[in-house]
Order: sequence, then C-alpha cells, then structure tokens
Amino acid sequence: MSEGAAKKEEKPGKFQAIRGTRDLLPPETALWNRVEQTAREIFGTFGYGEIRPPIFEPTELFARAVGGETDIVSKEMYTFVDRSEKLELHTSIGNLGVFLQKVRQLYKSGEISQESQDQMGLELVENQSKKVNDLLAGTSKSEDASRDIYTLIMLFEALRLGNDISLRPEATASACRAYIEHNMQQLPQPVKLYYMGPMFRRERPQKGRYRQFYQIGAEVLGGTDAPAIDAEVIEMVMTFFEKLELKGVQLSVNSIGCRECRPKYVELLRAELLKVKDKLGPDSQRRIDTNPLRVLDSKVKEEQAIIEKLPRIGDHLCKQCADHYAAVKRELDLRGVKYRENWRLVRGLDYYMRTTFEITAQGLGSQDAVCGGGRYDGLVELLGGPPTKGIGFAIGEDRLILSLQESGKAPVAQGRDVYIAWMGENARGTAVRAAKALRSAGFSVELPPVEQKFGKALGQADKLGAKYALILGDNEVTSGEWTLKTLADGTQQKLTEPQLLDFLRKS
RNA sequence: GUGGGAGUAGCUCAGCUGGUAGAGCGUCGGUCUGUGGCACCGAAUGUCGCGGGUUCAAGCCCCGUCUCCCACCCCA
Repeated sequence: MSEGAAKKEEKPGKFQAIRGTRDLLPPETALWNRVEQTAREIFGTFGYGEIRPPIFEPTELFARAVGGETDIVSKEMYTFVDRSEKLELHTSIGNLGVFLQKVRQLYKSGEISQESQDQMGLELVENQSKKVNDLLAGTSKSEDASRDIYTLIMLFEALRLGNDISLRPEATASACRAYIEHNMQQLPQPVKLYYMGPMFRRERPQKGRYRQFYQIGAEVLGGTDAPAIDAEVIEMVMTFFEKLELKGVQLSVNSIGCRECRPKYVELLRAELLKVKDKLGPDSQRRIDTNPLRVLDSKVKEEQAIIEKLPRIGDHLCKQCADHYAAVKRELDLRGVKYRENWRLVRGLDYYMRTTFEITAQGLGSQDAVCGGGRYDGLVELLGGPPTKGIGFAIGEDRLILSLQESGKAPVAQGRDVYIAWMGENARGTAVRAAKALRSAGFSVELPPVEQKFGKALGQADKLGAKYALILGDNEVTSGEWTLKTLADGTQQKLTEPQLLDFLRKS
C-alpha cells in the first residue's frame, strides 16, 4: 500500500468551475489581452473614455431598462438579496420596546430593503411605536391597543433586510445610471464612454454563450441625435474589427422607427400576421401577441416565404425617421463603411429606436452575432434622468475571440528571451544579478531555482521556447565574460555584462 | 426551460456479442554531472463523470443524476 493511495481516501471531491463559467488560461489569455488593448487604442482615437461601473446593481435598474415583461428579468438574471438575515421578532410584549429600537436604528442606517421602506416608511413605524410605548407605559389612550400591536407585528413580519441586487447582464443601464448620478449632462456633450468586462446571464450554455461572458461596448450619451453620430459609432466598431483582422465581417443596419411610427407599424404587422397565423409555428404564433417584431427573425424554414411578404417597416417610417435613416446611410457611405440593409433586423427591447445594427462573423455556429447595437434615445429619461439622446453597442468578446481562433489567429505560447543556465554555487550569485539586470532592461528571463545538469538546463530552455541561453559557470564567473548561446542555430559568443545588454537590445 | 449527442490517463482517443484497463502525445527520470532539439530505455498518473440496479462477473446492459457539446426558447 503506497502513501498515495492512503492519501487519496481523504481527498475531497473535485471542485470544478460552475456551469457556464470557465477559466481563461495562457496562451489564450494573450489573445484576450491583445483584443482588449486594441479596443482601448481604437476607442481612444475616437475620443472615448473608459467607464468601470460595478459588477452588481439594484435589480430594479436592469428590470426597468429592459422592461420587466420578458424572460430576462424573471429568470435570466443572477439576482439575490444582499443581506438575507431576518429580523428576530420578539413577540413578547416586554421585549417589543427593544425590538422597536432596533428597527428604528436599521431604518436610519439604511439597512432595511428599499421594497420594505416603500411599503412601510419610518413615519409609520414611529407612529405605531409610539402607540405601543404608550401601551407599555400604561398611558395608552387607544381604545384598541391590542389591535395596534397586532398590526405592527404583521408589518414587521413583512420587513426585510437587504435589497434585491443583480449581477449585471449588460452595461448600458449602468452607464446611463452613472451619467445621471454624476450629472454628466454638465460635461461637454456628447459623453463618449467605453467599457469592457464580465457580464452574467443565467442561460443554458452553448457555442459562444456562457453564464459569465465578456463584453466590450461603448455608449454615446447626450448632445444631438445627428446621423453622423450613428455612423461614427458603427465606423469605430468596424475599424476595431479591421485592426483585429476579423474574418467574414458583415454589417447589417436597419431603422425601427420611433415612438410615433413604430407602434403603428407593429399593429399593422400584427394584423397581417393574424391573417397567416395558422401557417406559422407555435413560437411565432405566440410572438404575435407578445412581440410581433420578433417573428421577423424567426429561423423556421417554412416561415421564411411568409415573412418575406409581410409589410416592411422601411415603408412605414415617419418622415423624420425616414430622413434620419437615409442620412445615416449617407454618412456610412461617406466613411467607406460597407453595410447591408436588413429590414428584419429588430432589437428585442422597447427602448431601442431608429438605428439598429448587428455585425456577424464567421465560425460561430448559430450564434454568429459578435456585435449588436442601436439608438436608445429615451433610456436615460426612463431611468430618471433628463431627456437624453443615446446610442451604443456591445461586442460579445467570447465570440469575437472564438472567431479569431477559428480563422487561425491564435497566438503562440509566449517564450522567454533568456534562460539562465548556471552551474555551481560560485555562479549562483552572478546568475541572480544577471536575471535582475536583464529583467529591469525589460527582457523576460527564466532563472532555474535549483542547480541542474547542464544538458537538462538547455533542454528546459528549448522547451520553454527561449531565444537565448545565458551560460554561467566557473569559467564565466572567473573571467567576467559570459557565454550567450543562440538556441535557434547553436552559435555562442562571449560577452561582458554591458556587451550582453547591448547585444540583446539590438537583436 | 425543451430536444439531441457525448463523458475512459494532463491531452487526443481505442477498448469485440459483458470476463479483472490500453495506445499515441505530453510530463518526469536515465543513457548524458560544460552544450538543447534526435534516438533508445524506464517510471508515474485512472474510484472508466457520479449514484443505484441486473449479473457469478459491468468501461460495456438498465434507471437516475451531474457536466460538456449542438440546437431550440430568449437575447441586454
């Protein structure tokens, strides 16, 4: 019986990343860094600044932004109560005074959930408390003191500590919240922001869809809704993708009208859909009620011919919207941005209006959109801010990376510049100093922690993909001339420390 | 949430109609204590995803469950 076997018995069950999450590891993370760095560069050239909103926000913020009707709020967000303890309820009359004291404190320190505060303000608590105190002190004038106590207890039963918060499913709502919170309407308009980071959605994973996924996005808030802004936003994403050499990029654009013309079109569409209802599948039939626009992006083959004959929103835009859309297209042409019009491109949520766009790339299976965006002029106001124009997009970074990998753009493992092959205690100190000098000059250096056989050291250098091996033994320490071996061709040369640094800088 | 496919060594996978677990690559060691890639030799690593059932006997058959993949739903 080996020790290993005995230990195994005590080994706890394996931990693994929870469903829909994963580790990003080297060398893949090098690609992630390149993508993110490129985004910073490009967005910077368009005058955008970075915003880093919190990972979680009140559930209500996201719920209001997406409009509480869809599945999104009900089951696709990671929602929890940030402090789920319950108030210990003292039902005996004698303790009630202490309990009330505590409730009052909690109110003042803001630890009662917003929901509970809405139901039962501090005023009500004070009011009821006073009655109870009077009762306890025997000075009650209430005819029905026991009923007051009962009411109070019932109210406290419903009292909850902690607020509903959610992990952010997207960042647009946060950006808008921040715009309002920091009075950014007083800055020069428009305010141009970009962000990148993890988002969370409680969905069934599939290709390019994870529960913790990453987005890179940008928002333009405030100022005008001039078509040039729409076009420049799109131009920026396309420039970014070009710089990354993303393959098979296709931009689709559309206009979905405004609060004036869209509802009329939706009703027309609904009426037309009802005429052909029995030819549609169950999903589409359901959408006639819930969200007729979404029938347009049905993937069911048999429905395609029917959908093509439906009325198109482009023919039903109001004059302002039609003009705006035409101008956006002109501005895109002006910038040399190639696009395809897709009248069936709709966004799922109410707050989108006018310009919508989507970018697809190759190698992504059925989830092939890498970027989606659009104009959302009413959103800031909906969240309690001033009337504000807005437009933005979000890039699915996971999918972007996936597409880059599929097209063979994956980076190679990062090698070291120099591997220090040192031998003997005499060389040890020299090796440490050499490593320090080389690293501070910016080179990546591998310094073996323990002495190795020389042949093995070179073998390690090779496996790690080092460009050079710096050989330090008794000879080098005595003479002060170090040996540098070029691994690729096996040549070597003798160099003093300054010569070595000089040589490496030039190579 | 729904449907289909799949889980065997670190990785890629083989394993016949049930009969006690294998290869290649990788890792580590040796040949080889001042010269790497090559070659040869050797070693380690598996509760065959997990739990239950059938059987004298289960990686293989049955049931459940978890995870992954693909698609649907949804899509911020």
